[in-house]
Amino acid sequence: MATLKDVARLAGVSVKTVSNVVNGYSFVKPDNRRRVEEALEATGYRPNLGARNLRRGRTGFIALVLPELSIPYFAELAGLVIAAAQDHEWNVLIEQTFGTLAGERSALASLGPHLVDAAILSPEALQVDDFQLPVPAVLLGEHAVDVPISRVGIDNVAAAQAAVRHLVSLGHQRIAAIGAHPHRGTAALRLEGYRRALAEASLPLVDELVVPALNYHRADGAAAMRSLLDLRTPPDAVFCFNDLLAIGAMRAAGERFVRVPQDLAVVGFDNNEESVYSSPSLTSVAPDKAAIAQAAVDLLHRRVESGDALENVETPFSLQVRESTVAR
Amino acid sequence: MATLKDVARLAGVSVKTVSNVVNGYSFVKPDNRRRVEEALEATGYRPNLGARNLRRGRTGFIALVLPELSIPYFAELAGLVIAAAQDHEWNVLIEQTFGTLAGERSALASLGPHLVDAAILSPEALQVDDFQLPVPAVLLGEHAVDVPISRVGIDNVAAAQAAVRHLVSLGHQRIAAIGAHPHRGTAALRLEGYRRALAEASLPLVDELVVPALNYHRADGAAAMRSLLDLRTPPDAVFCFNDLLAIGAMRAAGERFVRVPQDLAVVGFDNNEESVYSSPSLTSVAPDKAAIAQAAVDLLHRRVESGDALENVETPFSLQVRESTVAR
DNA sequence: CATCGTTGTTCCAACGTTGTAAAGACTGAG
DNA sequence: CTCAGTCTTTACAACGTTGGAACAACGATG
Repeated sequence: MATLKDVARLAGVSVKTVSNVVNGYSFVKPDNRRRVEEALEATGYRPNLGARNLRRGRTGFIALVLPELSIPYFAELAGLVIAAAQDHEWNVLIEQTFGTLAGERSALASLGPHLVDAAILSPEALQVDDFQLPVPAVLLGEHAVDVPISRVGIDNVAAAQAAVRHLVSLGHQRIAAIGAHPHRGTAALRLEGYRRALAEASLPLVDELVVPALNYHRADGAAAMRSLLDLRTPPDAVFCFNDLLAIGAMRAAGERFVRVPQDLAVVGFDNNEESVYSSPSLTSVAPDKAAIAQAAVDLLHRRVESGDALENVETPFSLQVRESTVAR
Repeated sequence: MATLKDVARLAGVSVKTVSNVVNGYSFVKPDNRRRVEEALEATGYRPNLGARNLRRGRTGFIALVLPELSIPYFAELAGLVIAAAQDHEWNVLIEQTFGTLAGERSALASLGPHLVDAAILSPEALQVDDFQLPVPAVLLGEHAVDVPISRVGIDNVAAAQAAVRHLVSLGHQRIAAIGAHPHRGTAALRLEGYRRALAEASLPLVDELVVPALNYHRADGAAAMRSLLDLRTPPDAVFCFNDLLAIGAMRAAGERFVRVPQDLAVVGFDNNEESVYSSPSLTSVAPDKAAIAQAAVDLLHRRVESGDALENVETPFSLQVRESTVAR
């Protein structure tokens, strides 16, 4: 692998002049510039990022800490973050926490200024004390706890409210919610949106229709749906806090010969690609994932470059209405 | 951020002694060791990986080059590769190519010994000339072209054959295949498995039943299925070269009121989690993804450590029979 | 022609780490 | 009490890069 020294020797100039050319710096005589460029070409020089970053005090990496890549939402988001990071010449390091406190703590511990310049976090279990981060960070989703860190995400209350309003507007009366969770900020907000939508329609909030889900996997949605169908009076509609729960719920409904959407309307959240092709296709709240990824990366870049203050960026969402919801 | 120097000063020893303690090296007096360890603890020292790797001539990273994280198969695989890489203290850098030649070339160009120690590649369009890699690499899937690089993957011919045999054993006679592709080695092998299974059952190979797919997304599967259903005599079963195609195919069948599995049996390939919860759930060839990830990382580690020769690792697969296939 | 400012180049040091070689401390044998 | 041998620590250099100071060359100015 060619180094600056090799290029310099070949071009007959000093190492620093080559460095200057490489970095587009200052004043270099056209003649020298040409010779250096030829030498660069000839040697196929590529800067050693480790050395450069050691010198510059940067690493060229950002961390993306998320529960699990096998969850479609995070996989899609990761892809978008990688793409957005390229604009700032950042490489992305992905850490999986599997949604556990231990996993999140160990991911955070491995972070540090020597490894990454900044971090994007999607925590699910972290406590206040954990947020002593050694690098600038931005939270995706919600502050589970009140902590001074930048955040990017949608208005979860409004989004959930929109989803449930949609069900209300179709004439549903007994609307269940799947995905309540004791420690997740996001869950609390979506539940609040659900509450508000019911309240404004003067529908009662029925405890037995609010079902918790510990993980947000398909299996959890199926289990929750089964428990709802076991009720004396099952719901006529269900709002799931993510698409995987909804997919699981639809599956469980199918197994009990409950037809979606005729007997049961289903709304999801995240708008996974999977939900467009499920049978029936799934009505879902669609956060603008590209906007989230872009905003998070840009925000961190500003923080690192100019030490900007904390920010709270709200990204848009929409409701994608599909086959899983029809009027009664 | 504390450096070796800080720790050394605090412990009252030289930098090198601290380095020796950190690396578990040679002989250090118990007394000094203790003092150093206390100082390490007190300062919260973490090695600067950039500097260490600069010195060691390693980077501590491997690249994972794949088409797209939003494809569930690759997302799952990426998660497993990250987990496997941790065992060797490797961080994983993910590059997306979006299945284009340009994307793959640019990903490869960005690779280099200064950035990564090794690379795991899932190419779809690369040509022979492109495989002048500057670091040890392993191919997942197939050699699209004949090229001297290690490979990890399943026996695609046998796997496809098993899938189609399953359809044959259920009494299907007109079995279509979706996913033929002019440049993908994997597609050619799965097609060969399809051919062999038909041949051994003395079923004719009908050209119009072999449908190409340019990408392997759900939309391509749906489009291919529509063209099959437009045939004068549509198939009674279809073997899709991945699960996304199968999901799309089932969706298209549903839209035409063709019932799966009664009117049409469907088999997929990859065994995505999505396929367990689709309605109907999808019979699918299940490669052992964890084994693939582990084998790929281990192989690279051996290559880097001891310069081992090329290898060709075959990982196991199984056929997961679900609702999408029943006897005629 | 001395001075000055501008432009262009080089030298040196430093980022934090570790391999090498050499120096220092200690042990036991003669 | 010396010497060899072993154990332990240290100084130094180097990995490839870049910021800053120093230096050189140049034309323009007084």
